[in-house]
Amino acid sequence: MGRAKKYERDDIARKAMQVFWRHGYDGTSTQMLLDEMGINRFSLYAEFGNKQALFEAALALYEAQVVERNIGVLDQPQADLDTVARLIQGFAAWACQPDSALGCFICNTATERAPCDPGAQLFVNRYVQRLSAGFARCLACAAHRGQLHEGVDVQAEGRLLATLLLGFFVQIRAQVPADQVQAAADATLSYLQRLTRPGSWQPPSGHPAQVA
Amino acid sequence: MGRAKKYERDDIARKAMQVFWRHGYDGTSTQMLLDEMGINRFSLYAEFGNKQALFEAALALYEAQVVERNIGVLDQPQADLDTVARLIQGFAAWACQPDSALGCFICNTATERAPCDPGAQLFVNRYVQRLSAGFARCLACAAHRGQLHEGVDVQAEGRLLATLLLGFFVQIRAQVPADQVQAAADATLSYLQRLTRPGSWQPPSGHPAQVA
DNA sequence: CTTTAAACTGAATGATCGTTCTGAAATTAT
DNA sequence: ATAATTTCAGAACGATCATTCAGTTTAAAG
Repeated sequence: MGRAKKYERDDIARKAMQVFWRHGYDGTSTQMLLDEMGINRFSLYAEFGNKQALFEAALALYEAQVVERNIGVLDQPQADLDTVARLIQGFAAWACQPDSALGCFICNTATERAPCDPGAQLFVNRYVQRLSAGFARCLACAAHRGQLHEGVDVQAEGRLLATLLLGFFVQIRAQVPADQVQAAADATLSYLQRLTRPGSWQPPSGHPAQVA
Repeated sequence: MGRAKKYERDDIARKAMQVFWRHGYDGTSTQMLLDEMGINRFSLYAEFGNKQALFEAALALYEAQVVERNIGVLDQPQADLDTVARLIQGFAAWACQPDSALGCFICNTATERAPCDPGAQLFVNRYVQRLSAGFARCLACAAHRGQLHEGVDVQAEGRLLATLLLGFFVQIRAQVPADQVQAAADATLSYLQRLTRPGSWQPPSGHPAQVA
């Protein structure tokens, strides 16, 4: 029945994801991939076909694992304003971590590949959609509890929060100083509070909450 | 004193900027640059030194001309909340234009080059700083007129608006459907209005202003 | 004009790009 | 054991990468 593989597909796909994530599509050569994945050229092409297909596999893995791990919390039934606030605070806190220059793989792909790669564009659209819907669901939960002011369009505010998150990702990737990112995050929590009725919600601890 | 040049530096630098803007650094070959700039290899290297230096010249030109044209309005003394609102609306409206897949050159550079190119990082930091300061100045103007609620941190809100704008640029570059971008822009205007005292400011015409 | 210094032309550099292929090694079924 | 089948290792493919250079053309200075 032939020789057994020395690798596992998921394992080398994860390695490939990390290289593409760090260096982008054009910035990653097949040689870099081979070095990091620990396989040879034949195996790479036998397993994935070509560079572009491997890139899509890496995106799919990122979507299924990293995105799920980082923003999957938005889809849980008990997700609410606190969930959103903690998420934003968490990403802002990431800005001073050493691995923050990775940023978000799909956000990086949005600016590098989406204009010329329809396949990549699909991932980006799905991602923005998921972010927007997740935030909107949290806001809808808050609205259902009577925490939000009248007339708040939770769908549109979800889009705004998704837009904000992409902006955070850009700054984190570009290594904008962490205190500047933190200021934007603080303002985001203030924004959330201004969506709510007085006294019905407070940002989680750790936030100065409009010091003035 | 020798032969005269057949080109003008600013002219070919502008052409180079357009190519880098569209295809990124790694996605742009010297051949593409030569074709678009209409000069030969020798002239390119004699004038700019190498690809990286040409890229920086392109960034500098973008900063001095395109950024100035598009967000310079934030620095004018009479800039206020209307200025911010119109700016956001203008960028959102851009999403359905045919050339919107260009996005913002510096934002694109932030995700592609900033992690590995300190020179590019400087441009990004300066840009984010300029955006934040410009927005903050507009908000400070509104505060001075008594339009803002007490306790609004105009610096932090400026950072938030800059973050938002970067998020818009990502979506515009990735060709996210224009109506979704527009929804985020509508929410941004609502956000601006929630910063203000009741009755002291209205978004410019064309905005539904919280339909509900 | 002649001289001279600069820019132009286009070929050539070695390196690396993504991809393919050949032959050896390894594993299972017969 | 042997045959069949698959992976592995690495050379090799043409193309393109960024960069350099020798030879020609051009135009201003003397």
